[in-house]
Amino acid sequence: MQKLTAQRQAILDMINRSDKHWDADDVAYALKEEGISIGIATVYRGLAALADQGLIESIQLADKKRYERADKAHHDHLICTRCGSIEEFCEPEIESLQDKVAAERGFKIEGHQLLLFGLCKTCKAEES
Amino acid sequence: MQKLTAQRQAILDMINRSDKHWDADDVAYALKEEGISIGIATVYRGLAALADQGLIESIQLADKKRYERADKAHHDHLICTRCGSIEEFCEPEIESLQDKVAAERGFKIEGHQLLLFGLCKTCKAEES
DNA sequence: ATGCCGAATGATAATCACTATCACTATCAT
DNA sequence: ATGATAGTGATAGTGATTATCATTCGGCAT
Ligand SMILES: [Mn+2]
Ligand SMILES: [Mn+2]
Ligand SMILES: [Zn+2]
Ligand SMILES: [Zn+2]
Repeated sequence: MQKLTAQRQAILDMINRSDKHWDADDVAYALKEEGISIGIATVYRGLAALADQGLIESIQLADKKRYERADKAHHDHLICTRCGSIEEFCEPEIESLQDKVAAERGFKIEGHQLLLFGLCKTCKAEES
Repeated sequence: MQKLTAQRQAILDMINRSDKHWDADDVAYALKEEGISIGIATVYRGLAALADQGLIESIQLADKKRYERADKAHHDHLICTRCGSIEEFCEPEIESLQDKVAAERGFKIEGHQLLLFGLCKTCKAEES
């Protein structure tokens, strides 16, 4: 049903080429830089389709969605509220506690999102 | 600086009267039902001001912000992707693991958000 | 090769939650 | 009373995302 078209392949390649957390505009702009100009609506649809197929991962921030490579182990994110940088972490104990909590109330987990907001190491040091 | 005006008091009372997780429209509509008509922009500003002062709590869902009473202990949320219901849970071990993760990388936590998505007990039972 | 059909594309309009603007008003301190 | 400060509400604007729609593409059966 969902096709991996030339445009979607270009989007996928771009995302797989780095560790960034991309929003739709990031992707459209980066592609244009390479001479591949894809309509912004197609970028949105492509990102959704690729995430749907599990070829990329998505995280929902307050304002916008961001996408990243799917070939990394599951992880959650630390987000600096000052510079916007995104760090990753993996804490299996937290994951299993989530499962425990869900199991206790008969809730079937399909996904989760853990975001830690605050100041990254650099920004903390620059605080007055 | 921030005043607790009649409008904001009405919003606060409304929220404190139940365990719901309200969005701006919910609040505006419920107030209108009681004959208290407050401009939607004022509702948005009032909710932001009340959350700012710690008089109510806010959670950021994918699409919109929701607000709830602040007189409950800190908790996170289980969100049913089928019926939209929101359950609450408190897991101190997760909280301290978050602190540990942040401390390990010199990150200063200002806040966090943990959302577990899936099927609530009821919706799980109704699955085919 | 030709024609068909479902899906994709891209320009653009629409949506939706939220914020900014602005003229006016309420509140408070002197 | 006077002025400073903040709030109100109607409405316009913003920004991310989605819907619309005419056109095009990519197989696949003939
Ligand atoms: Mn990541
Ligand atoms: Mn809650
Ligand atoms: Zn930072
Ligand atoms: Zn449910």
